[in-house]
Amino acid sequence: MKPSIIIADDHPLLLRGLWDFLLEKEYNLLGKASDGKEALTLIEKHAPDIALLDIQMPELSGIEVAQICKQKKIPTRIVLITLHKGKELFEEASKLNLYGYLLKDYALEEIVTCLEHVQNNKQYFSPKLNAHLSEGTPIQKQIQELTPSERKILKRISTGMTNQELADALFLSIRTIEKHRSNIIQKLGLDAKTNSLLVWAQQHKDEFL
Amino acid sequence: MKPSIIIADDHPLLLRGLWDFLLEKEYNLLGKASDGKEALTLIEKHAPDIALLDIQMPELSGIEVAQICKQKKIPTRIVLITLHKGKELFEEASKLNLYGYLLKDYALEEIVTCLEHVQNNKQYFSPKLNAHLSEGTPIQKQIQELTPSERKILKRISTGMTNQELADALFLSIRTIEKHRSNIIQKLGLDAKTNSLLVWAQQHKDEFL
DNA sequence: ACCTCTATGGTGGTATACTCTCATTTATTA
DNA sequence: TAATAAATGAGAGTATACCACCATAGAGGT
Repeated sequence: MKPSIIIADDHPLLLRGLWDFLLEKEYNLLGKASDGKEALTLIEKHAPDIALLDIQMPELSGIEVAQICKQKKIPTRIVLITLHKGKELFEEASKLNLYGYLLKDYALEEIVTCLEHVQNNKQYFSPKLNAHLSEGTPIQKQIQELTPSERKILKRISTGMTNQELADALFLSIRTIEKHRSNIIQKLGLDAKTNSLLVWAQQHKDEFL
Repeated sequence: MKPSIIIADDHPLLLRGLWDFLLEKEYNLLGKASDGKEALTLIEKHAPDIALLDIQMPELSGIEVAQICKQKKIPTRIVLITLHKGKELFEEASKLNLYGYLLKDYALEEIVTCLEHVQNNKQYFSPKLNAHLSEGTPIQKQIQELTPSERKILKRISTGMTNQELADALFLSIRTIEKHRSNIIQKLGLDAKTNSLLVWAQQHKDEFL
């Protein structure tokens, strides 16, 4: 017995591709939406077994829809699809009761595999994504070696905050900020060049923001 | 009489969505490819009226395929599709004999409109894209107001080069670099905060790199 | 000829980033 | 109980970014 499904994506072509594909595979399609709000309405109305949601959508993102569903204790199992391999999602997955995470550029058959997993109450994440996450980028390893305070400061540095602004915002001495900054530079093995940390932080902000 | 078409996209879902859609509109589909190399082979083999190519593909990008087609004087008319609204493409369009430029997230009917234009030997660019390009982003306007030297320096700043490195690389005095830098900051209306230019340059590097 | 823009570069000064050394407190762990 | 890591912070100093003011030289337009 095929599970009932609703899908949502703001790219008309992708939405259509997904729809046609699932139709061909004879899934029980209950509806499609082109933004997060519509998707939520569909979920509440039809209570499908599975919702296949794009992450980046107008009105509500796929993640926000997942949050609301968890809040309202809707039993629909959420699978997110995206073009870009984010990473913070992995951590959120457990918090949001996500059942799957797919990358759009992977084989179509992977979608089927994912849906079968979810139907059997198992989570499914794109293998490449999994590999990417479990071992982590060399850069992410380095970030993991930073202390919590150092990571907090690093995030703010990447937004362009100065040491003085950081000190004011965190109620710390500018000396402390400078100390942390120095430690971060050393742990990351950056050049002893002025602003090398700022440059690094902005170039790798995807890895920790 | 509907024109003959080949399509290429590395995202299976998009490729399928496009294929199904054009099939429904009863276009004369000669083939589909999932990378630039395949696309080129298809074009050379079938000599279609129109080729609908994604820009970001493995092996060869849509732009590279267009370049080769121009070189080989293949009469196939190229239409590019992309998810991201690049800007330099517009300038290249004329050089490469491009016939169209579509954004994937626009209405499906726009594809039909575009194909009709191309069939009638007219160029077609996504209206929003056109607006986006002819007037340019406010940011791009500002960049246009910079002098050539200033833009050259701005590009290098965005890679993290210091004033001293810039001076050495360009055989100029560090004073000159500082002067340009100061002028850039003023023209862009940035804060008088240290490193505000570095932050800006890195955040907007897509606009000029 | 005059004027403006652009590129070039110097003096001098302030603010910020970063380093080295030293020290205190707290929490965790051996 | 002793040792270690993390967070906090000070003093002193160097390098870099940025500013104000000033000056010269060439290109292009009126």
